Amino acid sequence: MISSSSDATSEPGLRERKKVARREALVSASHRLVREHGLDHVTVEMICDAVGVSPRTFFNYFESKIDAVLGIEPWVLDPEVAATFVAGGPTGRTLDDCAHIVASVLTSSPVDHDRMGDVMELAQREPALVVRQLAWFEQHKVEVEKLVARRNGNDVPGPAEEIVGSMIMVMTRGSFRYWDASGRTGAPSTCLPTVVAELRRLLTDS
Amino acid sequence: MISSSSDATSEPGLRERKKVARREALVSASHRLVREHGLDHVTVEMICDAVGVSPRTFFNYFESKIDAVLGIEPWVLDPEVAATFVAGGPTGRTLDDCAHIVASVLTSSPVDHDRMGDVMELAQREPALVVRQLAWFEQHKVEVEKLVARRNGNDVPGPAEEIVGSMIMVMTRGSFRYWDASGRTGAPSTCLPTVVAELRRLLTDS
DNA sequence: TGCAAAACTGCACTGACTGTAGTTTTTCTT
DNA sequence: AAGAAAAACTACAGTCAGTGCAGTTTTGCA
Repeated sequence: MISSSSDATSEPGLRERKKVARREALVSASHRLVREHGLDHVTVEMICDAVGVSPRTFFNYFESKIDAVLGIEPWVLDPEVAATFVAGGPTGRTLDDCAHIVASVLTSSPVDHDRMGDVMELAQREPALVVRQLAWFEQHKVEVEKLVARRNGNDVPGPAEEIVGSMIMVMTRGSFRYWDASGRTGAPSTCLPTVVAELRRLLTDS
Repeated sequence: MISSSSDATSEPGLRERKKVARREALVSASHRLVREHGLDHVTVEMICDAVGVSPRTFFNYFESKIDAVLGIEPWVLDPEVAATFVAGGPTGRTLDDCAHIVASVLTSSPVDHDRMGDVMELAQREPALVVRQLAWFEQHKVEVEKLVARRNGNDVPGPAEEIVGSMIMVMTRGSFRYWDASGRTGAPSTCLPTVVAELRRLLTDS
């Protein structure tokens, strides 16, 4: 329990490699099947048969069928970025500082871009995927709101903090959307300035 | 099929009245049970037993257990308000015009305020309710985005339109949140100006 | 009163998801 | 290399949400 899993630099070990591969296989198989038959006509059993895994194991990897398609993983926010935000930085302008948070999340995301593109594509045909993605954002929004509250000197998030949290969600989602619309070239984070500009335009137009 | 149900001014008729009462009873019972046992420990059968209705009938009223708790109904957007928005009005400033959309939805909402307060209260303990509410917003956001696209002279909504749609969602949710935080006095729409001001402050602060 | 439409119900079914207990596989120790 | 410990996998039995269908009751209307 000490060496292999916690030491990021050394070899991951067979157990860990198998785990990653299996997870990958499940996501991949679910994508293929959903593309082929549609989300409603794909059962967990079908995905499991395709990979050669028991249904019970499936639910050890993902909490739900949809989570497998989205390949949901816990997000990580760089503690240093968070600390800077709480301290009122880096620019002092709320929106721009929120953008830094979003940029950090987007770049540190462990999911590769091809996979992300697949998900965006599937999400256009399956509204349930979008909804789940939204729920995932919502889950982490609570965490973000705590940061905002600390930045604002409040001990508990109120409505004002929730609005800021929502804006961060909008920016994240918007970046993905612009990235998708622009042919999915480069990283999603490159679209963030466009989103911020769009928001500014929206709130200051004559 | 002609007189009773389509004529809003005359008496609704027994059938319609029973339907409304039953719906009301299901929502009410679900609230009581969820408050008492928590969402996960309330089954559809329990709600049905409390009201005296077969489970099959339950699903003729609501698509899911959660929908009953939220008392979900289709929203109505005043066609005149929509037309004005599409034409670029009423103020010409995008954000303010979005606020008019939100105000229209909030005031025309058929749900009474006590019921709304109950839902807000339950939603604090049951994240799944918030998620479903979010999904409900998302569903209608698509419709709003079409309006935005027409206003902008586009035939199909793009990323920019989606951002505007998201902002309308944020404003709606924010209004509810401020209304809830301020003791739930008056109508939620009275909190809308506060939300708009907060958004403006957010994007223009030094 | 009698007929048609709407609403309700029972029943059988699919499929997601869970708890548990037992087996296999990997890892660590000696 | 052998065996203990830990982690992962599996089979099984079960709960519950949600659906389609076919038959019954209730309501509206002539």
